[in-house]
Amino acid sequence: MSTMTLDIEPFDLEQTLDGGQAFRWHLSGDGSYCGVLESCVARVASDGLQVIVSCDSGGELLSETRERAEDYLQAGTDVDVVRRVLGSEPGFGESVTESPLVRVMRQEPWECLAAFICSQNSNIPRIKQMVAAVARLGRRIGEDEWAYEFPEPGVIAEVGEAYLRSVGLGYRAKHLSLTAQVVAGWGGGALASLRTVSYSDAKDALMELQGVGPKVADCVLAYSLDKGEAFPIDVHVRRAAIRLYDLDEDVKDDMVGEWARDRFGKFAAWAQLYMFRDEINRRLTS
DNA sequence: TCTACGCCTTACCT
DNA sequence: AAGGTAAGGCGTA
Repeated sequence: MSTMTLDIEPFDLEQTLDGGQAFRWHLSGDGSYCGVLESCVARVASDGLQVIVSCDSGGELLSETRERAEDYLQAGTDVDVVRRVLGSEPGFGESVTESPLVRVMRQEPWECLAAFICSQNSNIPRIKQMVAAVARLGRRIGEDEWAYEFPEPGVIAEVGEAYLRSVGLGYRAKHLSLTAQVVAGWGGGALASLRTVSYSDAKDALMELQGVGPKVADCVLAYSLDKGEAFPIDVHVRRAAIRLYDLDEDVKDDMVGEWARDRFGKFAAWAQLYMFRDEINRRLTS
């Protein structure tokens, strides 16, 4: 077990790790979050001054483990720029400047894609359950019941739709099964290579896949493929955008996306996270 | 092409 | 306890 402090500003662990961009982090009693980083069982904690990551990576070099954690948490993001760009936005600007940041992370693309295929027409508890069931197809790397490497697409393709249905994916079983087949055929690294093409081309490529529409594609682009201009639009974000910026009630989602890219540029994904969270909180408190 | 609408599963809530 | 809701996408008309 290696423990390290990251040179990264303390952030909102709950909202970032467990707020709906990733689905495999578990809150433990001391306020830290446990989960899996590739083939490493990890714990992320914060004391308000620094971020502490503990990793059980089986004798791997500390420097590599650190690099992986910093990559996942996007330690290189200049959060001062985020504050400058989004800090004065109506409605959510204050939560950008006055509370711990919710960070856009950088997940492994296949796990991210599979998770968001599961996410459609569902809610976070259910998504977590589905993703956990899929994850159990991977290699076990620890004692905890969630400690599995996320399975390669070929593994998921092999178990087939019926199995995925039997563990609760419902009609999403077909989508994940077919998409796993296609992605397995692409070969390793093909998904990640979408990081090097334009937002628009990468989105088109993703939307060829079964179960991947504009929303799911944007989630994968934003949370795993470095596309800061992705702006995943669901009912909540749509409602928030219309209310905060006085957009037309029946504006098309495509238009909202273009509007967001125009206004927020490479920080659209960050803006979406804040708008989503604030809209959820607003509904809960009213 | 473009839009509208019914349908698909099920955990979790009231 | 029954019924509505939930971070959508697909197929058809």
